[in-house]
Amino acid sequence: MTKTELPKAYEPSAIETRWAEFWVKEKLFSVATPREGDTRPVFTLLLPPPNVTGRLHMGHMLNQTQMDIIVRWHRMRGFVTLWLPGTDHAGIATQMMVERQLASEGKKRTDLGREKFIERVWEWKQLYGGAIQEQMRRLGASVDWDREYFTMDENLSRAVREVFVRLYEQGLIYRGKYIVNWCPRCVTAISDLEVKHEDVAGKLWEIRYPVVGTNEFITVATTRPETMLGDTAVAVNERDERYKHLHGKKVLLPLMDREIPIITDELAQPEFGTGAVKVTPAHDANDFQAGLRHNLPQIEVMDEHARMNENAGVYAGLDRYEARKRVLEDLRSQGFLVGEKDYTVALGKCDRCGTVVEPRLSTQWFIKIQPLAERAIQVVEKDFVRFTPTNYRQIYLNWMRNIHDWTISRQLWWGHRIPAWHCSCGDIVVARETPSSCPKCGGSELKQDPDVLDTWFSSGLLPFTSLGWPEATRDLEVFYPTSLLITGFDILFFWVARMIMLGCWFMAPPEKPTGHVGTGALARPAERSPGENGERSLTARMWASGDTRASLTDGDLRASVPFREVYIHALVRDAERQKMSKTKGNVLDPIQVIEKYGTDATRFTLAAMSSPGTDIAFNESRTEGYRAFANKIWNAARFMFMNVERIDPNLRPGLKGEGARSHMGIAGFRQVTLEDRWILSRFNSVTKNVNDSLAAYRFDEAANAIYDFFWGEFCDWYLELIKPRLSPESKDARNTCANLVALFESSLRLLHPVMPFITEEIWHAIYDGKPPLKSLSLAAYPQTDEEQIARTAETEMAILQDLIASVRNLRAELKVEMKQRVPAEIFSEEPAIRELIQKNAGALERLANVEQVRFVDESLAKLPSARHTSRFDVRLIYEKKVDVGAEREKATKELDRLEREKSNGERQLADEGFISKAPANVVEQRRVRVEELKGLIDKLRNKLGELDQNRLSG
RNA sequence: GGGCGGUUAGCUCAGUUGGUUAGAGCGUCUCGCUUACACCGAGAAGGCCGCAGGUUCGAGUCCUGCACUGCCCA
Repeated sequence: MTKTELPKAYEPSAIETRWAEFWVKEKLFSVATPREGDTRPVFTLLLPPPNVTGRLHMGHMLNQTQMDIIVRWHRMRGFVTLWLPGTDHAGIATQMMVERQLASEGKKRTDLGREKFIERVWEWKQLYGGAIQEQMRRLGASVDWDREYFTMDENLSRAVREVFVRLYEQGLIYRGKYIVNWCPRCVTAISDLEVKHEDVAGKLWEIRYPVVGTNEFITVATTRPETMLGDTAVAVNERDERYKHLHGKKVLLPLMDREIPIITDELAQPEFGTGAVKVTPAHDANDFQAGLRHNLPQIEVMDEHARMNENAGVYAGLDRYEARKRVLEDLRSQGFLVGEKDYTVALGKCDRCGTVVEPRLSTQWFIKIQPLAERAIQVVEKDFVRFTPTNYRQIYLNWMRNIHDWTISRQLWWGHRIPAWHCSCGDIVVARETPSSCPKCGGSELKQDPDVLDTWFSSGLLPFTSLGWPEATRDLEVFYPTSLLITGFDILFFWVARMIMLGCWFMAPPEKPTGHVGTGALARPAERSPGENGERSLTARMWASGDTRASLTDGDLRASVPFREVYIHALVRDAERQKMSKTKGNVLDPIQVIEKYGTDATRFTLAAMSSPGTDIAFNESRTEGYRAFANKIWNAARFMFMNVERIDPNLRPGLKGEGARSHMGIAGFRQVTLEDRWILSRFNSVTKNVNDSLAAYRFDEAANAIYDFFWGEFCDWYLELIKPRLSPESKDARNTCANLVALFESSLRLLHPVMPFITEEIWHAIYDGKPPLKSLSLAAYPQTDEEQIARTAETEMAILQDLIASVRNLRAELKVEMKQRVPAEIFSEEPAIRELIQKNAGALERLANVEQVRFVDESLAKLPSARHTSRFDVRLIYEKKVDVGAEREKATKELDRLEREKSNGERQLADEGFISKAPANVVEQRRVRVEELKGLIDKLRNKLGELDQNRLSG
């Protein structure tokens, strides 16, 4: 678009899609692997891979806005900047999606069979899996689309197998029958993290079990009476005097008529309830452990759908809740139920579907997590991975120190299938490639394990697998460790923690791929013989021998981390601070917000509200405000272009020599007047501020700094002040216009990471469609030139602004008509101030609409139609009567405030402690302020006296 | 039960290592179409910084307790 075509109001939709497409089409953000010898700094960021079933939500948008700001900022500062995108195959979610689709055709996945079902999932992915990527383009996310991955891609799947096999060889993956969290609806095991606890009102029932061979009963309390059908013991505490005489006896399990032992175990706490507890090893994690301690049988009374099974006697076939009802009825009618109390139960629910999780005994694959966790603790303790905000460091460490083994198998079809084969002889072969025969018995009847791996297992590997691991690629060499991770706290444990554990394991010796690129120092998985897995690696032997801490150097550890920094962002809530959820119906669709206000305004809103540690209450009125900001920029640009057209249509930003890439301050900016020196100084200060803020992930500060500068200083003051110099009569018009263009161009660069679209559009227009670079996103980010910071100019300008504001205030108080120009008188004791005002009298006249500025020799402060500061007094010559009462009230209030401040200050200055302990500059500051206050108070007293006289005489 | 945060203007939030005069946006009120912009301009009002103690020459900021509120873990 050329400058003449700019519409009067900014229309984001007209330009945003165009630039979004342009950026992708031109491959502006695709990064070639830097060659050996390339010395440019590198910045790498892994995009938290969105779920393939996902649609963009506000959380994504916040996350991606922050990442894009940081990424564009680095790119503009000359880093080799790789932002790596990809998608997660999301086992359960995707499988559910396709099952739902099948259900609408009246089919189940078992009707299709595993192979056909997986084909179906791939078809589904082809059709619907790209939604979120399309939406990302709309946000302007400057990722390298050429490197996009999908976690089920062949190369990533191969890496997953490699990791599994290595961990298995090292003895860190085991298979066994344990109690796991089981979702009866998803029909799979899930990890601890996938269970969400919720306090609900429940009951505590007391059941008495008759003690065999006595008339006694022992009473146990439970929240889950249906599990009693699987009880294999009753536990009491050894110390508990009440039950001492029952040690070694048995009870007769009601309803089942099964004799079970009374055992002594720490599981029973005397203080809790009756002090006796039922033990159901197959249906409770604690009971399971107790069962192991006492060699108790494990009787499963439910099936995979949480229906009672054949071991549940007459209750077989009932759903667990129906069974509970029936069990309670029967216990009651047979006199075994002796109590029922209200009780708060912490129910575990499946994170994915909300079904109450059932602790279930089943055979699963696990990772022995301790060795990995130890390294993951070390790297954070040593600050090789740093968290922002810092409090997440402790949260992470606490979790990591109390970690449990990780259930990694899932009874699903969609995902990375576990590379283990079961032989009819009972042996299990874990191998990188499908083995043809059993190494133990030589048989060829091998069946692959039906389970797939937890999706987080593969996403935990992404920082290195997405860069080519296990091969020793140049990409790994250059881009690993990645520089930063930006993500939400909700996946701190799910993902961040696991990436650290797995990264520090596989990117540290001896697992780390070594050797020069392309030399193939590490054998490709395919080149290894499947039989090798019988051999245990050095590390495995180390663990086996009880050495739980491999001695890695700090250098090794430092180089192994998946990212050097983690920035954790907040949650986006709705305007009422409610969590957005589909069920509440308060979910904001970012695309709709974008369509209403523009991507730039939406991005700006999220950035401006991203203050650390605080959730974002997303309020559309803010976005509306930032759309106004975009409009302001747009119109300032129109103003600039109007002048360029008129003054010199060939005017371009004053960049010399190095083209667009070198920027300290503003190149070619001519400082002629006060406002020039001032705005240049301000630009450099703001630039410093913005760079510092971005370095500290203070997106809010960066955004606000630019906003205040562009609107409050550049538009409100600078543009207004230079208008006369741009007029046709001005001899200085060309230079002034050149300044304007240079300043504007620099400001666009400053703003671009936050508002990439409007800045790109105007930037191209500045060059009339023939820019020196393909895109503003490739131009250099502004850097502060300390030489261009001018404190004096800033102080002088502040006085001028103060003067203009005083007069405007007076005009409003005196109710002077807008159009009417009024003569003004000014008094100042300081010659420098008089000179300053004299020089800028034109500005005063125009911006405050006064005429005939006259200097007088006597203070004006006491006059009713006057305003004063410590530097000057100003009054308007205007007939209209002043509201003496109001004026008096105002002055009295002000006087009161000043006197309080003065006496405070004087008290401090008289205080020995203050003088001796406070820093000298603070004392000096206070002294100056008190002097200033004295002057102001004198002026006010005079004024009040005068007002009183007026009132008396009037 | 354990841990971590929050409480500042009507609303949403800033407030650096303690420095005395606590800021912004939105909203409210008054005035204005001055040829960049009414998605605008000018002006104004509005605050026992949750409560109570303590440390300090000095506390919105540090410490302790309390109240309310949110989150994570068990």
